[in-house]
Amino acid sequence: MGVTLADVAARARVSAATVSRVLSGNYPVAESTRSRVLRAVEELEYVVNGPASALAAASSDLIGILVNDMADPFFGIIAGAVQTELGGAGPGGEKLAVVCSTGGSPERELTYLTLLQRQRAAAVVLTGSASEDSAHARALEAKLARLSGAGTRVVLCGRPAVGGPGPDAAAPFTTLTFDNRGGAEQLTAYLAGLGHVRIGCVAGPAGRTTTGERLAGHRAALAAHGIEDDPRRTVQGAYDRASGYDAAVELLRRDGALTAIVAANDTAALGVCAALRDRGLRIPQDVSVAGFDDLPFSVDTAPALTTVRLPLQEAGARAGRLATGREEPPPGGVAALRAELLVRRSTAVPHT
Amino acid sequence: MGVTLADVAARARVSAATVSRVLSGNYPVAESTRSRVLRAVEELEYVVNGPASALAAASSDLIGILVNDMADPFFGIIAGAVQTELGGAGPGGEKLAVVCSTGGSPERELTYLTLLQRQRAAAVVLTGSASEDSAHARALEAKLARLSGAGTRVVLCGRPAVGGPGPDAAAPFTTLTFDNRGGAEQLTAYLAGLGHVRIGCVAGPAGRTTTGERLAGHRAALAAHGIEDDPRRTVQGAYDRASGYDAAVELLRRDGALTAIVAANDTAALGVCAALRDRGLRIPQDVSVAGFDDLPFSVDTAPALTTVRLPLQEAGARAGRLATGREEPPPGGVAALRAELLVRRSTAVPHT
DNA sequence: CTGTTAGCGCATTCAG
DNA sequence: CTGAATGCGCTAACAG
Repeated sequence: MGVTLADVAARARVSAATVSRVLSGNYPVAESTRSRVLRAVEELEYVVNGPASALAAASSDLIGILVNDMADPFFGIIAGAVQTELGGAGPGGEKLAVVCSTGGSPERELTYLTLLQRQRAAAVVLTGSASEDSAHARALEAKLARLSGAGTRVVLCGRPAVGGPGPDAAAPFTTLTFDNRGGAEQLTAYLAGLGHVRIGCVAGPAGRTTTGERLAGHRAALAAHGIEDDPRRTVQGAYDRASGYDAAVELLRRDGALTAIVAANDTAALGVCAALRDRGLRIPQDVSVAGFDDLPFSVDTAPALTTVRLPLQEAGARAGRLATGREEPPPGGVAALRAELLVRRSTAVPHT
Repeated sequence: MGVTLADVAARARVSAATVSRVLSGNYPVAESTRSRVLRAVEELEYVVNGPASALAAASSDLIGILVNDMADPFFGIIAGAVQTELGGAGPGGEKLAVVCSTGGSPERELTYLTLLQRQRAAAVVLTGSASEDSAHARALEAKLARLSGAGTRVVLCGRPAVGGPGPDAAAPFTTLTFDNRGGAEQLTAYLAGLGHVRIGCVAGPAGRTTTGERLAGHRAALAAHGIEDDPRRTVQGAYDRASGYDAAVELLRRDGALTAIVAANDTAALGVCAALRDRGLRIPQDVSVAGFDDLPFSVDTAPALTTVRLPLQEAGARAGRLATGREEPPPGGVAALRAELLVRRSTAVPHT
């Protein structure tokens, strides 16, 4: 079928081993033969057979990236940043990013991990929130341990560290966490400081760590300001516009006197804003609205959205370097990335 | 190192070939031995060695997706749709999507294609606009021909068909095109029909097919309405917010009496809107603004953006089925996907 | 239906 | 510095 190493070797009048050495570049070869080989490669348009070399070398140059939803900018930005770091990799040449959308399903997560294990991926990066189901957490940890044992680098990006061996031992997998809790706390504290008391909350999907963390931050701020945490002021949704819309409608139905709503993320906040507008409520005069993540569009809504910025790009880039071994894991294996409150025009003091 | 086929065979007291047959499922095997093998696989936690099987079978289950920018929702939506179709693939099991961001660079496009060729990818899907440079076009076509010759399916999604053999012969590669020209024409015709004459245009990046097509549609509509195509009313930019902002500023500097601006895409339109607002101009009372693509956020800007909807999701899904051979190529190899004008609130009759 | 026999194309030993 | 030999783990004929 295709041109093989042997063909190149024949044309360059050397052995296949020499061609292999020239191509991998990790072994001394005389300059004269080297250029001869390279010329033969050019002339024959030889392209290495990836599977064959992966088989012989027992390692591939594939890097798996697991995301919830590729079409969601949150993940697009992270995955894009990871991938950008793979290209310029120094030794070992170009890595290829295999992006897998799990749709938030723990089963699919495991399935993809197996697929990547099958490919002998050089590394896997798991992004975004994890399932809180402990059975799945255990299965996931076991799978990751197996991958890790087989030489695959494992990086968790934007999700909590997974089952450490003990309180002060290093985490088993390199982890980059977002300060979801702290960010949510800052945000709600800011609203409370403005004088808001009747604050509605559109929480993220149930059973996910990110949802739990953001909710915990929200509640902590409420408590710190002596505001009762009325469960009717919180409704669960997904990270999309429609969920935000529906949730806002429901929240308003339960308490028409709400003066602020914090959404699970910016996308959901868009839906909240739309619901408010449809009911003739002005933002922020009648109701303040805040998002989370600081996705690119959030500065362009009208009014511009108050939100919590997460360093998505930075996290992805760092995960990429970690995955290629170009950066040392942080001490303890876990690094926390800061969240920053961004006050814009969608929040204001409550009307009286 | 890892558990191999032979280990499973030994445990199940059958030959390696039988295990292989059970696992691929494309060959009759007695139910009793079959279950015995499956149990051994379970007990040993055996995972196929992808590279080895790809080498032996001379084909892999990797599918390459080339995009300009993974973080751009335009591509995220397409890539996500492609990938969704890969999961549920019937025969041949799960395919893995390898997503590659070219950043719009023709060189990187070629590089990634080589990387995918090296992996013996089952298919490659090239999305979005192509370079208009003829040298690159030739190089690309040659590369695609080589891939195709080696058994890799090639699908072009959202870009024009590449170098056909002749006027009425079938296109060499399956192609799904967007009607950029028709969409742009509808849009500008709509504005002209409203009475706009001084229409500014923020064009996309130079040297790309999509830019050329949309510009051609715009000009055709201008001509049809007897409006002079003043080159000073067009400025080139990129598909991002900052470009839209800068372009709008420049457009206004050249002609402060503009009554409408059509942007290269929705993201750029966001920037145009911001620039207008910063100068105290109201949308659409003072200046009408329109985007292109109908990205998810465009319904949530204020005012909601008039734009041209492209069937991104549908295109990606179809490309995915084409890539897995689950759908027959359209007659002639090329299918054109319709563009639909979406009139919302950001456009109105010009002020007098 | 199942076992046996050969490679797939390359990266490594190990000699020279 | 280079060549010859070996095997990575699996699939695909070919027999039985």
